Amino acid sequence: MLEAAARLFAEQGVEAVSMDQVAAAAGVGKGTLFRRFGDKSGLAAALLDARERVLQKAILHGPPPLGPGAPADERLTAFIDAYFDYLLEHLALIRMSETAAPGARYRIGAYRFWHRHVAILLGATPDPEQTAHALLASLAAEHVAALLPELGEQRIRAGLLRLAHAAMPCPSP
Amino acid sequence: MLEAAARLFAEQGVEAVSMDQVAAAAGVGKGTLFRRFGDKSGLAAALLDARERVLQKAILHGPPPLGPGAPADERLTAFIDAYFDYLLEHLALIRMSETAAPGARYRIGAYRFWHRHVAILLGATPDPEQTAHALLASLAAEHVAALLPELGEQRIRAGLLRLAHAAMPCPSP
DNA sequence: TAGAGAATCGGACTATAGTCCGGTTGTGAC
DNA sequence: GTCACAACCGGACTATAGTCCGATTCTCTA
Repeated sequence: MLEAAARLFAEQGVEAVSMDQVAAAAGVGKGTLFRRFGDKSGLAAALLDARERVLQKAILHGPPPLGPGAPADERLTAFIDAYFDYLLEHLALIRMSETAAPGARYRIGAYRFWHRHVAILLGATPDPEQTAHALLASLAAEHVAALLPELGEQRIRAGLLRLAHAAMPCPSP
Repeated sequence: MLEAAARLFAEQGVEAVSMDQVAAAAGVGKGTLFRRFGDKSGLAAALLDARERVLQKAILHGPPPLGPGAPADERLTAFIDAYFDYLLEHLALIRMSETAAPGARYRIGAYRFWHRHVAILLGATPDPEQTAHALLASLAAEHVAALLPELGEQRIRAGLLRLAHAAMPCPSP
């Protein structure tokens, strides 16, 4: 079922494929598809799951600066870089998983993970949770997809890193 | 037509009202409604138009600090405060106008206006356009709507102002 | 006022996300 | 082997955004 979805999405683009098509290609009924994944954003999330876990594992147990052991500002920079790579690689799929249902982005477990990680790295700021949400807002698939044609990958990445640096409290030497 | 839409939206909430209902209440056919407004986000944008113009006029010609005449950082603070008020007042409607069509937020004229204004105020930073987009990302209706139950109005507002301040280049005295 | 042409209207039509219920298949007890 | 029960499956069904074309009305000219 996931294979069929992945193949169709790759061939025709995530937007252009209907759930009926996926069900037909997978040889199951629509009911089964929806019972398994909830909605289209759930299907997208399931397809991203494996890739997501790789990044999460690198953050929790991998080598620094992405993993533990480096100073917070370096870890934040590494996270933004890595997440931005992941985002660009799967932009259409992530966008679908974030926007199919209203508010989907903020409910799914992955967002909670990224948010918690960034908030911990920002621990020394006045309101780490709010600041983490604000930083992640600039990493929303919808936002990046809209800006990509206008600004290009390099300017967006540089801007994100600059903003993250500005949000960190200056580590007085 | 706009009156009927405004009444229905106020009574039942923006999400719960279908375009069929609006057309029926306005005494016109669906075709007319869509020809006039394009889609549901266009209808929402039309309803917001008057309120939007008030804020835009205050920015262009009103008294400082929102209008011209104050230092850039004070104007930015005033803008975020005023826009956040406007956003909270019409959250559901703005959310509809931003999210009904994919990428709608970044295409509508109003976003261009806010972006240009913020970019001008950030003129002294390395990449004002990118930074303006990043700040406005935290003012997206979808984002604020998702954070409101978790953080509350005060924390969000304070965080926005803090981030804007951090993004400004320090005005050396 | 009559008629031609243009602009506008309205509701039937299509496409798609998501729901629901009757049928089917697997499982365990006797 | 067979019956009862449960879990699962699939496609018909609903709701809604958005399209399209025949019908209507408006306007301008003679």
